[in-house]
Amino acid sequence: MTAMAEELSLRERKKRETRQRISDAAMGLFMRHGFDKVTVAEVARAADVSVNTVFNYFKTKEELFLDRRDTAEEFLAELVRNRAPGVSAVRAIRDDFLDAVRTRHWRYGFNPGADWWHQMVADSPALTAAVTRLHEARQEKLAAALADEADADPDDLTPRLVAAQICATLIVLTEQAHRRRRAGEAWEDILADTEKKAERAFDLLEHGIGDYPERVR
Amino acid sequence: MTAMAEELSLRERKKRETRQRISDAAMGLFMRHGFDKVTVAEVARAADVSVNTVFNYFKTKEELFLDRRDTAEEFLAELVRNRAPGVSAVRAIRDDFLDAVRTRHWRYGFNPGADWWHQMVADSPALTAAVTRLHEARQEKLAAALADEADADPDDLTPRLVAAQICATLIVLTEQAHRRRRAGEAWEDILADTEKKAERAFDLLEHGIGDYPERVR
DNA sequence: CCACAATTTTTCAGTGACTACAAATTTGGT
DNA sequence: ACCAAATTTGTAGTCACTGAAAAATTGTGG
Repeated sequence: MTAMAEELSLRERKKRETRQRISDAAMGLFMRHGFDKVTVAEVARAADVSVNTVFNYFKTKEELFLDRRDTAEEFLAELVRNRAPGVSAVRAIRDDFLDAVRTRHWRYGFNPGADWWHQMVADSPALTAAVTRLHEARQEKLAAALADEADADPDDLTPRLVAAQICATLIVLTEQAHRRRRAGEAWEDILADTEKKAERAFDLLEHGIGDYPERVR
Repeated sequence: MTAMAEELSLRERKKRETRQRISDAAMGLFMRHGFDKVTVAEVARAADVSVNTVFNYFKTKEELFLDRRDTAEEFLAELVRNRAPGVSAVRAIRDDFLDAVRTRHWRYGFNPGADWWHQMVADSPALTAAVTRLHEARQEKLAAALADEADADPDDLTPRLVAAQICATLIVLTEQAHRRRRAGEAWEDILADTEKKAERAFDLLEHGIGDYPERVR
């Protein structure tokens, strides 16, 4: 037993290498030809493994694409749990979102390289569905975190409702940005505008949609 | 030309018959064995047509299940367009929803027979994804209607945000009801409670989620 | 270093949704 | 009855994904 706790067995190392090789091969092909145009068999050949080995590491073809999921599920929940004392959940997320827009950070998909990723997702119904499931998972974790923080009854719908509305707002904001990007608008212009739009969106979230569209707000 | 305008040609009648026969056969099998356990080939055999004919009428297997889609896409949009003068969009939908809960109407899935339908959707990831797409379509139509009513700029996000929040609320409310149903609770109990929960949910929607969970509301 | 167990990979042989296309059938009109 | 158009069917295939047994690889104890 020469291996220390941190060292990995040969087996474990090989497994990671294989997984990485498959993921890399897949990403390369996806970037060149698009998700739907690449077959799992082609990925397998490029990674020099059998098709079954691919499915051994990735349950579905979509998982190959979402392997390095920029969409950490726990992300929003953590944000709420770690917020400064006296700060509301919406405020914490609001501030974080605006900061991400201003710094073009990837955590909400506002980095320059995120373009082709969203383009690819938009082009594939299968991927879109998979991403939607990720969003749902993210929303559920947020709801759980909110329920904890408010220490609400299990049958209190409020945390679920709040989580749903926060996530809905975030999705509308990011979707809008990427829709405009796909339409050819300049990233910088979009982001500058998104910053203003986000302020408005979070105000709406905090203060309610009231009697829209009866009264001009 | 003996046919009057209202009469359908033999061809048209046969097509409708065939479509109906396929849909009926599919539903019968789905109800007996579950969506995932039934193959399109079995549906075709039960309807006494070829597999290709099934796909001639229904683009996907999911469409077979959603044929009589209780989820009319224009529904919420129409509600907003036809609301009484002086009534806000949220109010119109709130009143309609509460009415539906009280009268156990199917339009939000609150009829006694809706149980197995939601059970079946919950059991099949493919169906869940398809229903999610329907919800998205419904949300977009609502957003369009709201944009019209408010006569907003095309780049004003407000109608989209309002639509997203309304739909998110409706989904949380209905999901909750059906989750409890699947857990075995009595339909009547759930509905009575949903009525109260809905009031709370729409208040939140109208007045904002504020600084939840800092302050007990 | 060898035998043996555990794990991983491959091979083989499916299933099932869905597609393209040509041939066969049915219907509409004359 | 005949022709053209629409509908249905058969044939053959692609692709994601599954199951199970054989084959290769790695860990382990002697």
